[in-house]
Amino acid sequence: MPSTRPTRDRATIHDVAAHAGVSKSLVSLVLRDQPHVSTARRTAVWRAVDELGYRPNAVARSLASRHSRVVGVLVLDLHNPVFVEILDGLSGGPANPDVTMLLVSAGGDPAREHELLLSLLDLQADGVALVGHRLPPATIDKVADERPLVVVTRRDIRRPGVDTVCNDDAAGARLAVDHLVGLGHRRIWHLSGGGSAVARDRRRGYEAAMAAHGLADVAHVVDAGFTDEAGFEAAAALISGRQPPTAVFVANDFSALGAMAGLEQAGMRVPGDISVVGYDGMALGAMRRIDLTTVAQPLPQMGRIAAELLSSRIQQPGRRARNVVLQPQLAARSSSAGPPGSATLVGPPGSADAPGPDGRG
Amino acid sequence: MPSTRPTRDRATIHDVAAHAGVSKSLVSLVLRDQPHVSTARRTAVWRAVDELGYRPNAVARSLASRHSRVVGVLVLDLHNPVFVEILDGLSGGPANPDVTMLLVSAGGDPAREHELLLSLLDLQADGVALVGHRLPPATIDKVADERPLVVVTRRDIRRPGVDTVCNDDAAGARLAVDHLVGLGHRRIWHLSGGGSAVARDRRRGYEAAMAAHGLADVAHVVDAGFTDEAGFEAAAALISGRQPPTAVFVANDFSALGAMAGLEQAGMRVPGDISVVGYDGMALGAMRRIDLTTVAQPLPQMGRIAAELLSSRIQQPGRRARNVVLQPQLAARSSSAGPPGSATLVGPPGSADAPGPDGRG
DNA sequence: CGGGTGTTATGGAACGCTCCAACAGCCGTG
DNA sequence: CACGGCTGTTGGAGCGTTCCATAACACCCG
Repeated sequence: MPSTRPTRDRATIHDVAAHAGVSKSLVSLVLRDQPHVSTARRTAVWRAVDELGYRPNAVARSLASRHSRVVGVLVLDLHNPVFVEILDGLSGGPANPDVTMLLVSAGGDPAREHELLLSLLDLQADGVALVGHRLPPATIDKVADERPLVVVTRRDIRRPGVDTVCNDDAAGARLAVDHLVGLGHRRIWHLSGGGSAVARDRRRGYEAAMAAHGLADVAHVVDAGFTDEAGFEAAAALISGRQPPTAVFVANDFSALGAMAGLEQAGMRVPGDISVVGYDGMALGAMRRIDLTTVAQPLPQMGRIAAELLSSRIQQPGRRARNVVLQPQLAARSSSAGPPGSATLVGPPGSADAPGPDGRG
Repeated sequence: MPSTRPTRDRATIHDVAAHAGVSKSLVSLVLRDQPHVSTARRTAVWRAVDELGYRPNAVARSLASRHSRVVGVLVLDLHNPVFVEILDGLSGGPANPDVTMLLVSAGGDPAREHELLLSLLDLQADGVALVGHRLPPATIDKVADERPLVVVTRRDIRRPGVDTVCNDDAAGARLAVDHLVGLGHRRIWHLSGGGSAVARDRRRGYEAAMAAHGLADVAHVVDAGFTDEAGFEAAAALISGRQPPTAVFVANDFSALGAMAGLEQAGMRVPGDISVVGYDGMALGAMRRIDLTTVAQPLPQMGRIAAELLSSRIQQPGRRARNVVLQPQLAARSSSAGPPGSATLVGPPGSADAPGPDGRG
């Protein structure tokens, strides 16, 4: 609690009213651009506003009007560029220009995540977007019961009041496996993303795809996680066995980055000794130095759709939930090639480099 | 504006009071953990709170108490990992556990930056932190006049009411040039960061260091910017001339990443044909695949100090401004080596890999 | 026993806005 | 000319809290 009062006090609507010689109600009408105000008064009020440097107190406005023109965004991990690219779409769009996006990030701590979500509600945010998260469905329900809510990324949430945007993880995993099989690989392993819903979907997609190719017996999953460190550490498990894989499908790009680092640290060459395919399509992966083959999601588009869903639900809280599922796309780059000893050491001609839609290069 | 009222109404302090059979004032006392309340009533109130699932309305609380327990953070660009690492320090610390950090990001648009800053004030944030920004000093002054303000990154801001945290850019630039000269380079160019204050300091530091080594005549500055794209595009200018440099000191890591990509795209090898040194010490640069020599700032520490300065100024708004300047440190990695044709193709033994303090590896 | 001192509890006035009911004018119309 | 229907303006009652002044009560002391 401040021991002293903050430096200078702002002008209030009363000051403006007095200065313009009108009632505070009239000032309020002008500020909110309401009709039935004479031009003379209108200009007088605006002049007073300018002269006093008046800015409305958003807190008081929010309390009185019962909406805040603020939407809260809870984001799992700002270190992962994927989430940042989703945020681009969320806030960049021309969707409501006069609502402010407030970001909070828990930095991976689930308890803090829950707490921050509640404080977003306490602050009377008009709506909340969850960008990558691990909250239990019960929490999701409770929040959605009270405020418009959109969930980006998680496909398992299907509830009456909750809109969702995500990609088809199973189909994406299938793309990755198809790509590697097409290059001639058979011993294709999976570095999983852990226990989250998304990780589970990708893992199951991998298993299904392997089975579809008659490779169920060589399928193998190594537990990792969605961070670069997790990928780095899991790399060791890829090369320690007697029958190491010739390719690995990693649960996400960020962790694939770590895995590549770990593999190269251990003396393996990518893709010479082992191919790596990621998932997400983060812009960073397209960098020459990295050039990671990946299953690209249309990240900014997902953000944009989320923003639209949210503002539409703020307009009409009662409407039926929409669940948007987008199709991912394979972006073949140089981290994947034929298995060691095979003829094809570069990607097949058919698989052009397809960056994610709206990708930043 | 919502056409319908949000789904369910929250319990208010009145409801709690009625449910517990006490006055709302008493409930307020209990919630704020004030003394002079009997244990019996205290437990009764807490029970009512639990049973009704009551949570105080932060907006009403803020209006009445004249402080919000919220601090706003304006961050220049979430794509640049440097800022995210500063944020880690800002919010991760154990500094006031019950204040919420609200992030806003302008995504590089200066007009939006200004607007978002104002809305942070409108929302009655108790304090504001600026993490990388390009606001004119006049704006800084106006904000600081009204609310506690701390500026991270910019050194040119020295004003009575404004605390700052930054590193010594001139010294850092000197470290970079010394390192390259030590490796045997003479034709060392600089990819500048544009017109910002930080960019200017680094550029001048470069020029001074070159002059100190008697290399003023071969010093050359190419205008780029602080983004990866800017670095990528500027790479062309490095190799188009008749006397291309053997080393380049890039204004920041993010742009150095782009420059490396551009150079390699044009067929140059790093460090074989040209050495690259960045500035910032972002964790990503330590990745094997990238392994960028850089001038490392203690990023999370800077964030932590900023948080402390801010909360201290919220306690006592009148106190004298503090300007903390931290010393950067060279992290020599494999993007720099001796010039083409020289004997030393690896870094000199003295320059051990020194990651930024608190670095994530 | 009167009058401090201290603890516990309460009503009500803010906080800075929005929004509704009310009203004064003014017009046209039956 | 009474009347309804517009336009333009205002006071005041909220919104859900905090916080101050005050009161009721117990207790101790001279």
